[in-house]
Amino acid sequence: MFQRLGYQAARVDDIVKAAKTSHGTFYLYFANKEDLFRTLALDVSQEMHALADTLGPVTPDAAGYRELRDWIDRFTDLYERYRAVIQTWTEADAGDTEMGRLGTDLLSGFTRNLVERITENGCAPVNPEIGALALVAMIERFNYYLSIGQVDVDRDEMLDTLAQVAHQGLFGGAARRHPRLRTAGRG
Amino acid sequence: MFQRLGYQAARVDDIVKAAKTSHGTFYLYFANKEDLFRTLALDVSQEMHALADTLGPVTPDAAGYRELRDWIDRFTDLYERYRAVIQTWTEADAGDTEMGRLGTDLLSGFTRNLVERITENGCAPVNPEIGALALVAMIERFNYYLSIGQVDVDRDEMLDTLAQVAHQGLFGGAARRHPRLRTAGRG
Amino acid sequence: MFQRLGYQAARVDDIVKAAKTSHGTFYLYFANKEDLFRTLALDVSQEMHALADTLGPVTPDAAGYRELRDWIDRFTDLYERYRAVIQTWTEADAGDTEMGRLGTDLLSGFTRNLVERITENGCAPVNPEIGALALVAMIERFNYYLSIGQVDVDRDEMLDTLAQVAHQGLFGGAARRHPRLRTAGRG
Amino acid sequence: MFQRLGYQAARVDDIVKAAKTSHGTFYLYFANKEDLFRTLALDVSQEMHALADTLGPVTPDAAGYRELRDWIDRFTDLYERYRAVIQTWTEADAGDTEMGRLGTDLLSGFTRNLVERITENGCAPVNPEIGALALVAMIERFNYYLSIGQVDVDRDEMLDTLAQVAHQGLFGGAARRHPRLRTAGRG
DNA sequence: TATGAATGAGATTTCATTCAT
DNA sequence: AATGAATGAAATCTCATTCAT
Repeated sequence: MFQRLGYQAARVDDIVKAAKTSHGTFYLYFANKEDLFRTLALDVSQEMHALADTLGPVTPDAAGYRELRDWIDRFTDLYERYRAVIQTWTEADAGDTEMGRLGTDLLSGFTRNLVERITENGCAPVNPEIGALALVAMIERFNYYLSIGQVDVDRDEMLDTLAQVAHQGLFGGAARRHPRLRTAGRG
Repeated sequence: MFQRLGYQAARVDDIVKAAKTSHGTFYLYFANKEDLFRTLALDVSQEMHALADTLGPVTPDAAGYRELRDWIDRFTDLYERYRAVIQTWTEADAGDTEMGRLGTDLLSGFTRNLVERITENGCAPVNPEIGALALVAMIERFNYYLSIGQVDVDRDEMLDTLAQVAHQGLFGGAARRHPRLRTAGRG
Repeated sequence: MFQRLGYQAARVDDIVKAAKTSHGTFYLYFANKEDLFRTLALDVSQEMHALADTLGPVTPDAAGYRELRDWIDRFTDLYERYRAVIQTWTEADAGDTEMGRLGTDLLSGFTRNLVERITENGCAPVNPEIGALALVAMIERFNYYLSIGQVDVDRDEMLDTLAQVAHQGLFGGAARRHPRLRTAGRG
Repeated sequence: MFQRLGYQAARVDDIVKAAKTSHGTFYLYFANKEDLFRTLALDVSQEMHALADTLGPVTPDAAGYRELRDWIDRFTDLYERYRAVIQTWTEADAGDTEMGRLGTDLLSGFTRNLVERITENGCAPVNPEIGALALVAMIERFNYYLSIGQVDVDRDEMLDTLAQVAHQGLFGGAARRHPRLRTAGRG
């Protein structure tokens, strides 16, 4: 419901009808509409934090490229699964501080980890923090464009391109072009 | 008001109070809240389309870097000026098709132009369309992060970094590191 | 406008647009919406009072039949011309006392006159007042049904029938069937 | 409320206050004010249709007179009980087609039945349809005059007069004067 | 004399939340 | 533990009327 209608537009009535339950039951489990969203968001937040930690060293060589590509792959999976919450986040954010902090923390975690993984190799963009945040921005927003049907692309081609742009964007001349990869066992 | 509170949370009452006018006057000029937003969005959409057209050829050399950097500079200006509408767009989008189409068209325009500017030089990422969309994603979302105070950076450092990541991301080894630039005469 | 939309539903805006003038001008000539209607109603009221006075003696014979028929004919003309106001009257009435009094007086005038014209002949229904009011009711309401398209009849046939029902209704056996008449010079 | 104030003037607020409930509850059961009226009108319409069917053969003799008188009696009862809705109908009509159709159908039903009952006896006014509609007009509108206090009459006297006018109006010389009747056991 | 943009009181309608069952 | 009818505060929207030009 949040995904289909947005946080504000989704009425408790829509939610309980979709869940085949009643208003009474809803308020038995959640204090209010925001509480439901917070619960969903907290789950997603934890999974996203866990994902941030799975990024290994991003080196200028092919191994670093592969690392980045796999990570974007996992990110895309997660985004697909939780896009309802992730997309609503920005909206729910507006004016609400707790929700905002949850998002800010998440983003900080992502950035911090990415900065560490790329600066370990002594080779980074002008400002590593900005570069890292830029990459997160790119990956997150591209997935959004994907989700609203702005593009319809082959998954591997997309991962190849995003990984290449990200890798080259970070390491420039030190990063060579890489062969296109195929993600194993995907539908 | 849209900027401060979000599209849904902003009450017509908030809007007319801020505009120092009355409900009656509001409905004299706009059919409803959505109509006001549509009007604003249409204006912004036109300016954004115009901005998209100002991007010249993006070559792998220093001139292309400069072109890209200046364009990101102008984009950032525009985003700052219209962030209320741009940020609200995503929220207003949910469930509304006309608004969605406006945004989709805008993004398509950006992408098309960007693809043309980077493929003129025979040197492009795996999939130019994906690459172009990825760059728009990066620049747009980074500006969002900036607007919510996720980062607090020096404008020049930010432009240097974004331009470098974008330029290298597109042209890889063909794009060398460039000296940091200073934007002239900023208000 | 009153006719098409009813008194309440007709907005001043509708009225001034139809009159190709402005709100300002409207309030220059009328104190308010009710004042406009009162003005219209007063005119109609006077014409209706005049009409009531045109009814001559209604005798049980053919002359009385003819008198009644001609009077219904004139009533129908008047109703056609002023149906906007007449039909709206009932609605405008509700809750408004001045309007109500105007209508009540009008009806009383009709009834009083009719009672006088039929009792002059010593031959009347059980209760002349009730009988007279019943006839006014019949004629008024029939014209309403006519105006909303409930029936679509030949004018002469209608006048013949209404006059016959009224005449026989009042004088019973004393009133014989009359030849059908033709109203002179009607379109 | 509709009765006291008229359809347009009656506020949802008036209605819920009178019903000792809340706005929320009102909109739980009715989509809007019109929907409430439609519901009431549909009920009344059914009762009126049923009433139309209760009219037996109207013969030129005393039995026919009695039939007509009893029917007018029942009509008057119904009018008293539902005068709010019936009177509002005309007002609500203006500009609204569904309501109008309901009223038109009702009137057609009344007329059709009345025509059948009076033409079975081979003795009818010039145009039976017009005559029948004229009688319905008389009875309905007389009840309206009664309801707004235009006349204050004895119920039996009223029924006697209306029945006599109607009966004589239809059958003329064939219908003799009848003794005044007393309605049995009225509340 | 004419205008029509502006007004704001008051109308309709929505929907998160409660609570008796 | 589950229900859903009822609530009413707060939102959107209307329109008769005013008044500066």
